[in-house]
Amino acid sequence: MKIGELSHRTGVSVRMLRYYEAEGLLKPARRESGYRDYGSEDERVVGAIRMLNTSGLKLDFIRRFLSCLRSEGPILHPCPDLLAAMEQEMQALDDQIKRYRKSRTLLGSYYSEMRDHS
Amino acid sequence: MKIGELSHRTGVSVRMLRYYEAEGLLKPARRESGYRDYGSEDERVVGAIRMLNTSGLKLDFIRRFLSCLRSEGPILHPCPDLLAAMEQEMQALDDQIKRYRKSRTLLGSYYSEMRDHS
DNA sequence: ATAGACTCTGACACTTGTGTAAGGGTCAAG
DNA sequence: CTTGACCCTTACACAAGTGTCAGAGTCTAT
Repeated sequence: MKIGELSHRTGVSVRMLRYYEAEGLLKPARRESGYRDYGSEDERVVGAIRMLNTSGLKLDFIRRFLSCLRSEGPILHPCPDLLAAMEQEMQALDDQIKRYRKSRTLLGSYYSEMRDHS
Repeated sequence: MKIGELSHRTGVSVRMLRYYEAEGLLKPARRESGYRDYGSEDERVVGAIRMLNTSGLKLDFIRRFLSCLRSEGPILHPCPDLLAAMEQEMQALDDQIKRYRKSRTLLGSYYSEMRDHS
C-alpha cells in the first residue's frame, strides 16, 4: 500500500512515516516510480512504534528490537547489552508510571479543592 | 538560601532553577548583590514542579495554579477555564498512564521472550 | 587582601519529534 | 491528454527542556 493509505489507517502523518524510515524503523519497498510500498504488517508495526514512543521510549531504542515488533516467531540476537538496556527501560517505565500516578493524584486534589471553593 | 543550596537540596540544576524563574514559576527575593534568595518553602514547590513536569505537564500549565503548590490554605481564582483545563489534563494523564502500562507489558513480554531464548 | 568557590546575565547549541513549504514527478479518471 | 490527487526529496522552523561557556561581580576563609 502507498504511504497515504498507511497514514490514513494508522493515524500517523505521512511526515512521520517517512521519518520512521529515515530513522531505520520501516523499510518499505519501492516501486519503479520511487513510491513507497508498505506491507500490511507495517500497520501493526507502526501501531507498536507509536505506543512505545508515546510512552517515552526513544526511536533509537525501539529500533533495537524491531524484529520483535515484526515477527511472531523467530527471535533475534538476544545480546546481553540489549537485555540490560531493556531492564533499565522497564525500570524507567515503572518509575515514570509512579510519577504519573502521583501527579494525577495531586492534580485531582487541586481540582477538588478548587471546585469545592467555587 | 542561595541558588546553589537549593539546587543541592532538590537535585535540580542551577540552570533549571533560573529557568523556572524566567518562566514565572519561582520568584526568589534578591540580595543587594543581586544574588537570588530562596525561601525554605521553595524546596517543596520545586519538588512539586518537578513531579508535575516530568509527568508531562508543561511549565506553562503548572504556572497557572502555582498558589496551589505554594499554600496549604487559601485558594485562588478558581475560574471555569482553569477547571476545564485541569479536567482535560487529568484525562490526558489517565490516557498516558494507560499507554505506559501497555508499553510496559509489551516490553516485558519482549524481554521474557528474548531471555528465554538465550 | 587574595584565592577559590559561588553567583550573575546573556547567548548559543542540541535533542527529538513534528509541521510546512517549495519544486517537481506519478497516477488514474474523465 | 489533461486535471486533480497523491507522492518524492530537501530544507527550514519550532517547541520545551537542558547543557555549557564567557565575562564579570561577590563572598568567605585564610
